[in-house]
Amino acid sequence: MENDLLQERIEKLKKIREAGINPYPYRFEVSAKTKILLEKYKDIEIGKHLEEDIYSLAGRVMSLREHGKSAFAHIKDGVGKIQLYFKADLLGENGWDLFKKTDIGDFIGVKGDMFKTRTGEVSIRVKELTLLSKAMLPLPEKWHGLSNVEIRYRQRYLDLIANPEVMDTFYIRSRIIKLIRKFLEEKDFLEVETPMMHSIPGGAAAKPFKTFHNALGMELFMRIAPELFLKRLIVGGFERVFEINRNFRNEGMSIKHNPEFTMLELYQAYADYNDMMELTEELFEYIVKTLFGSTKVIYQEKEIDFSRPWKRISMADSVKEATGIDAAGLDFEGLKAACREKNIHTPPVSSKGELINEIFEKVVEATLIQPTIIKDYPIEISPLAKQKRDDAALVERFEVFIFGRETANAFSELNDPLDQKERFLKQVDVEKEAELKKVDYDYITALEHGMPPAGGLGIGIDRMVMFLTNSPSIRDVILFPQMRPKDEEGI
RNA sequence: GGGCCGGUAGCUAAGCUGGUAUAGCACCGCCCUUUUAAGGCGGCCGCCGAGAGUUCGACUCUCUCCCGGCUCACCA
Repeated sequence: MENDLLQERIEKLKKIREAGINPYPYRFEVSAKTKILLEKYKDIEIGKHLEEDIYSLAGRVMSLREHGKSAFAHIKDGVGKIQLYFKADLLGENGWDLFKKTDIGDFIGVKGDMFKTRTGEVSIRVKELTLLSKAMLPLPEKWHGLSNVEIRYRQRYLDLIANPEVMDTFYIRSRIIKLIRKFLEEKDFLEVETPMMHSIPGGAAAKPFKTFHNALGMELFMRIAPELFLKRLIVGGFERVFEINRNFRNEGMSIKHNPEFTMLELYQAYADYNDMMELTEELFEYIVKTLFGSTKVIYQEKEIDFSRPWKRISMADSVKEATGIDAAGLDFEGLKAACREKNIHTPPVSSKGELINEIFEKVVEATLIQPTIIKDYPIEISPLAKQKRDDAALVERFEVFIFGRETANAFSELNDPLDQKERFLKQVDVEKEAELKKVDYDYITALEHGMPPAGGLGIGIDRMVMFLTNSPSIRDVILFPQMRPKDEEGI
């Protein structure tokens, strides 16, 4: 079947070449875009031809309606679609012959004037037709589009051709990232790039991907976070740095997890986590307002309001609010007993801090629909954050939850080298996979040279884009999400 | 990794309580100089995800496997 279609197209190509036409020429001078012409001529009179208003434009043929010696077609360019009108006597014999060999899916260039059809559609009356690229395979069906999710992700180009809203999502993604850069640059943050391949994977609790450097004869890890390198830059004297780049985590995939995902991390000298709260709220509000002119968006049928200030509550208080358990007055055993009493089942953990976190994740997290700052995390689960100034069991850390999902993570950065070393060693003890949890002594050495107090913040860009494009799955905001190869051809 | 659902023509789908399959779009031929899901007439296209089993006979029933979606677990 596919071969028959291909065979037909190969024949057609041959005929086109025999007529002296190159089906794959080199360039075409474009003088206008579809969407702009539609807007400009939306008020012209029906039936009137503006013979002076001649444009050249190019795009992919999306539909064809032939009428003997005339025809209508739509072409799609990077911004939209416009209707073309072809007439045998206007195109001349050669032009008409070429038109007859045109298929849906081909790229063509046209030159013609503007008019409005009887039914009121702004169209171009084509006087010159140029074939720009012959398609050998058919496009997905024209009014149901492409709905097979597997093909949509594997052959994203077909998804982009058939489903216009997909392109919109990625336009918005690009604008969001541009706005983040603009916002941070206006605040004197410097954009930097740090290594993607680490000899010791650090900066987060996650399993890394392994790779191997032949010349150095050593194992390397794809980074799980840029954190430790960015803080080395703060040691080096940069006062405000950020990086927007990929992290890689060798863990399960889901509607909100892709093995490679995009993170914003930033560090600001002389600031603490309270400053990071302000900055986070300001950043989100700025982006949402700039994009939509309002602080509210609809995500999966729920209205989410990003206007400042957001609710801020400590993890312990949020647990108390939800369960009535006041962890502050209890020791580990007491907290365990309270859980039993309230029928809250958590996986076994080895400290009170971890247990509070488990309760939080189990009971509170899913209820945090509106942007909420959960602050003051247990020290046991936060090895890179500074102790809370008035409570040694806690650290100055917060996470932002939106629609029940962790969307940002920030702390007053730990800059005491001795404390940091101890926490790393404790971490290595706790984690069984010692070979993956090597202590980054080079980072300790950096801290020993002195790092100013600093606030740090990380925001998951993919999740942010999901909220702002109403995308239910992370795969909808990543152009080429990770997939198992389908067959030997690896499509 | 567990559970649920799915994979039929290039695309979108129908069929199956067992008798090798149906439609629309696309594609090919013909008619048609303002159509837009254009229309009319005729035609082409399927290892029914892969393999094994049951059966006279399997797209349909059973098992195994592959790929995907959702979900749970791990995580961001």
